[in-house]
Amino acid sequence: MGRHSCCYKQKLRKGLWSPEEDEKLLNHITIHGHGCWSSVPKLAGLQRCGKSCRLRWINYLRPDLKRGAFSPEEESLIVELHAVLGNRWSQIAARLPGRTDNEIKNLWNSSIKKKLRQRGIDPNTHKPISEVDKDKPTRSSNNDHKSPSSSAATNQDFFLERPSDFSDYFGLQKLNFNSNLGLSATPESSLCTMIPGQFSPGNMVGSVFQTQVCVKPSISLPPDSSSSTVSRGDHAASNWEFQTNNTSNFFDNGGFSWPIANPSSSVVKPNHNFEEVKWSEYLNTPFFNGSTVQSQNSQQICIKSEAEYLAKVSNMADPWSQSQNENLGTPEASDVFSKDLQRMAVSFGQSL
DNA sequence: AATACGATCAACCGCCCTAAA
DNA sequence: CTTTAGGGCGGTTGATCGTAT
Repeated sequence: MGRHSCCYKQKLRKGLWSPEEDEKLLNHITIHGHGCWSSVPKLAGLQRCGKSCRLRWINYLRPDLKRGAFSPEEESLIVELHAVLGNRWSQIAARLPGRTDNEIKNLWNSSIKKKLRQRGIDPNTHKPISEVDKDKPTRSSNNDHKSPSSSAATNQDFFLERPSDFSDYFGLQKLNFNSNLGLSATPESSLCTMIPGQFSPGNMVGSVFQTQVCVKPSISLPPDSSSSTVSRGDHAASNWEFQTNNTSNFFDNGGFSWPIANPSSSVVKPNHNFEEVKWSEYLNTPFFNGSTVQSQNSQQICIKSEAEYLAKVSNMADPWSQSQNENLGTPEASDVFSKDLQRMAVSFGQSL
């Protein structure tokens, strides 16, 4: 076990791939598919091991790879996914079309970690660093590479030990309220379906993730932030329209439903500092302002167009400023939500 | 211009899981 | 049931590039 037999063979090339090698591999796979990777090098005329060929294909030659820098939306999504999945790069990559686990891992280690620390957030726990420090004597949070979800035992321990603290863990406090999961999400690809075999739309657990996924719908931002400072009196949520909608741009848990932006239609203005987005632009869902939350399964919230959505977003007041200490909006909503979180967390912990 | 240093990224290593023999 | 081989994954390394001194 362990090392592959091919790795023992000498005369195999290692290191960077030449353009000629790339071409051979690309041609072979394009024509024949990869089939058994161990036979690929021989068939393609390469002095490489099958593993090396597989890696080169997956990380570089695959035609569906997205090139270029990560967008702020992608980075935000990675942070959110990492908060739940830990260093499960392949699972995170599965939620970012065109990106590889290696790419994401590199980005995390070289860039995102640093950014989080600069903002006072521990990249391993996704908690404010001060809180992490506070926890150190009691928890082994000093494991630099283990997130709470990085192993079954750790994960379960984490959840069972901290039943009242999930909002924090899942980034639901204002400080960490950074959810961008909706950005590239369809109902199929949203976080609730990301946890293997456990969370599906319509079940209790799904509702929790759905809430997290959607509290900050990804939005196009106004060209400047002035509109985010509208007064509370401008709050226009009660005028939002309701309609049944089956589009995949809506995440539907069978209970609540939230708009999920299509990444291709999500326009972040070039000069806009994504990190300075005001909460009022995020927290505009009825869940937070409470009054329009309905539990009827058939009722969904729909904005007819992105323009309309933007218009409403720009007129929304910041619910955080209305209830600084009631992070989850109305007491009713908060209560339901925290209960869901607790139940979900136990279920999640037990499932891994 | 030369050097040092940090950041980035491609690729390898080693382990685990699973299916087949 | 055990062994073996292949595929997959996360961690790590080392080469390269860009920037500062």
